[in-house]
Amino acid sequence: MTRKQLPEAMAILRRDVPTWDVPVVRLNAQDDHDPYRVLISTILSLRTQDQTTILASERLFKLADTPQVMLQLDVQTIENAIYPVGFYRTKAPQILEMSRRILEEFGGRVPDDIDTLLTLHGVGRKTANLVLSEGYGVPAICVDTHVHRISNRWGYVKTKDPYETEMALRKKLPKAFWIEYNPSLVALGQYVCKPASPICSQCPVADFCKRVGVQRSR
DNA sequence: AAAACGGGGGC
DNA sequence: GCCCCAGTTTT
Repeated sequence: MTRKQLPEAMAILRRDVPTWDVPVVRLNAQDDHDPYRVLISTILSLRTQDQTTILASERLFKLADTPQVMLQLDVQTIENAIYPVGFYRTKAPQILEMSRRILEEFGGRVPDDIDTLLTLHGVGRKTANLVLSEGYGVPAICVDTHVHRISNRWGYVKTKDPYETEMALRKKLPKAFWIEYNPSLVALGQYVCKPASPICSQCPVADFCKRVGVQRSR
């Protein structure tokens, strides 16, 4: 989601507030649903900004966007391609290792159940749930830092632990929302409901929000 | 110049 | 629970 798409997302968000208990954005420009590319770009995205992730993903996928081709690359090539994301020294070997397992153990197909996904080194709950929801269209609640922070600010959950947030949202949210919940809140979280000094005056769900823990806002 | 920012694994 | 991983962006 880019800055340009935000106004449209906000319009949809606003429109849906009265209809849904929790606001939902439908991202019309659906980028990429290939499970392997979702998996790899999510690995790249860990602890890094979105713009950087997009850049690095494009550079890497020009070289390889299937496990077969990825395994032809050596580690330094991958490290060079993904360099700006940081943690490239851990991420590059992980990408090779999970590509090898996907090819050898799963016939070249990214696993589509959470327990198997979690056995991949470098894949935690955030990554696994994103692969399920974005890659396979399987209802899964992906709690990244935006979902965690905003859900708490809304007063929708009350916990420091992202896993608790996931479990709480699983009970509170209708399953039909699960897939869209994450991209909606990511869009909101990047430009409006920011970690520090959120722009509450521009937020389409300011009425809905309890502003738990929000100190300085505009 | 310094702090903030984004998940996961090892121990 | 605490520490490590490494860059970009904001203050």
